Amino acid sequence: MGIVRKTKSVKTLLDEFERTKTALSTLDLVVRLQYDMNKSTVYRILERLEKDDILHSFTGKDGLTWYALNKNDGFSPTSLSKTHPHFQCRDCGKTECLPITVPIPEVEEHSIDSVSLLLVGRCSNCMD
Amino acid sequence: MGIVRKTKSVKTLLDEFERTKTALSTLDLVVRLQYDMNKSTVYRILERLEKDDILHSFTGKDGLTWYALNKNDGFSPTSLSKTHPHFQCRDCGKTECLPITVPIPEVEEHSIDSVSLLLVGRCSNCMD
DNA sequence: TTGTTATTGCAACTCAGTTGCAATAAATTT
DNA sequence: AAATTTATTGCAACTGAGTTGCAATAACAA
Repeated sequence: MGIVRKTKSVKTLLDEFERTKTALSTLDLVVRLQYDMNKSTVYRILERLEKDDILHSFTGKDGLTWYALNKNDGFSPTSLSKTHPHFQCRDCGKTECLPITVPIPEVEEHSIDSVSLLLVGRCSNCMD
Repeated sequence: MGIVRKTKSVKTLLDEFERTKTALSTLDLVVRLQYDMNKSTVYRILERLEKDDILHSFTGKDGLTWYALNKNDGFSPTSLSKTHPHFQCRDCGKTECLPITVPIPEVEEHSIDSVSLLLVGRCSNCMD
């Protein structure tokens, strides 16, 4: 198990996800929570929350790590569809989990464990 | 255009791709070519070769950047199927371009420019 | 061969993420 | 409720991929 103690910092960080209801980059969280906790604490809590399947992480278009809450909607990483795609807007940089399933074909001579799929484009906000 | 002059370094680097016939990580190239050219030169040549559509790049499972030669087989980034998937072995770390097409569904209220799709698993070599 | 300028080497830098360790604070035991 | 245990945190220093400014070099054109 990742999270053993419900510390103030853990609660603060989870609150941030519940308030914003979006995916957040690690970097963003470090800045948002800079007066509440240390940078390393942010990284370490995220790590533990992911191990506990409360959050999942993915890599955005610029190589930054993003985290989002797992939902019990069949798209959490623990469910069968381990790998929902993520979207990132090329203009505003926002990312989101896409509640869709993309069927991945079998590949000969390869066993596939996991899939990461990032769609980059424009969100409705940035499309005029 | 990215490459203007066919320097010794450019040839050396392209040779490396033609000899190995695989995708290579930037880091790997920097080490392989450490006695031939400077680290920054490797990065800058890769950048130019990508701009010229001679190479394409993608991000591996550990966040490192990988490059591979474009082929005229309908799977180069300049072709319509801009986005073939890549495979990386979780055990040996090798990556390869997969010559398959994965249809990406439309996403409401989003315009999609590009797709990056990384499959992680075991290559035939590492499957026993 | 000379002149122009793209390319390179170098060293210093950036910046996301990590680490070791002592101090602190949850949670458990007495 | 106080003492004990140990997970968690803060801090400061570090790591490592990738970048940058600038002077020196080498393609290539004239």
